[in-house]
Amino acid sequence: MEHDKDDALKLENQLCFPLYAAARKIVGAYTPYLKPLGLTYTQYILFLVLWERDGLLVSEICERLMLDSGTVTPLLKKLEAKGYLRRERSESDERCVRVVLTDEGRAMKERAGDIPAKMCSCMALSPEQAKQLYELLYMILKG
Amino acid sequence: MEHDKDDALKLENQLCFPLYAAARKIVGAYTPYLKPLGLTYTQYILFLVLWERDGLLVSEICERLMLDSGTVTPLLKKLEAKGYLRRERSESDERCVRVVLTDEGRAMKERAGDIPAKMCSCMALSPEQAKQLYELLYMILKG
DNA sequence: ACAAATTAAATTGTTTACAATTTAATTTTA
DNA sequence: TAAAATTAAATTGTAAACAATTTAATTTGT
Repeated sequence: MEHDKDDALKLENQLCFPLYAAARKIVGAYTPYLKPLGLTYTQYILFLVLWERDGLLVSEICERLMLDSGTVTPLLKKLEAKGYLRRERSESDERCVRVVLTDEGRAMKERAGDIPAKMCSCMALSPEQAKQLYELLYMILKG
Repeated sequence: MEHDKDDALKLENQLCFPLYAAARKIVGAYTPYLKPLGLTYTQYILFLVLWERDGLLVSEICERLMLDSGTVTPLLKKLEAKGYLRRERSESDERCVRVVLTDEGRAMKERAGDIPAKMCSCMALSPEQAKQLYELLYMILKG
């Protein structure tokens, strides 16, 4: 194999790998804060979406979280079983399901209010670096 | 809830989310190149490690990939079953397992040689931006 | 109007991840 | 040196992710 191809296959020359590993690390860093609330990371970001705007369709949740219904539907069912939300079939279009928070679901927001600040403080980046990273990541997501 | 806490809980103000979503997007972007080789992304990066240095211990693979044995052991068993590697218990310390590529495992490297270049070209970042991102991600991984 | 195409969720099946535990081997230490 | 502690892998159980398919409802095109 040519030298350049050989180099290109080294783990340290991949961009995908630190992205993949850093994502797992950050998601894992949420666990100590989420576990006391009985939430997983995916459930947490689902709550973020619903706290921001209640009554979204499943498809709108999927779009915002960039996840498909095969991932989101079981999550919603679990949170519904725990009493945090209700899934209501739309009357105008029976294909659609609207997701509505219960009082318990809204109350969870208060309990989670400190998490972003705690996570920020455990991240080894300055605010400028965080902003830079944020913008580069959204370039990937949009491009 | 105070305004600042409310804002901090918005999805668009999270750094974790674009990290998590971009990682999934990039991993997914490998699929069309890996599927013809019968590999998943995780299997691919495991190969990257072994192509770089053959005969590593399971623990060394786990360290390099930042994954635990619960993830890596089943991966290794699958690749062993496909004939790409052998798992050999160390004679000097029977707790350790050494992972050795077969001819088929080494041959896979030739078939994967073009993947890094193809992935690079489908990424919406300039080389400078990629370098910046790379460095920020490793700050997270090391910090 | 009505068959064909499209759409929204849900379902099925496979592959990660990871926490927690277990097993077996080795090292430490009392 | 024998018990205790540590270590390396493997195992078990749970929760994502996602491709591919299915089901049911709606929309389109003729």
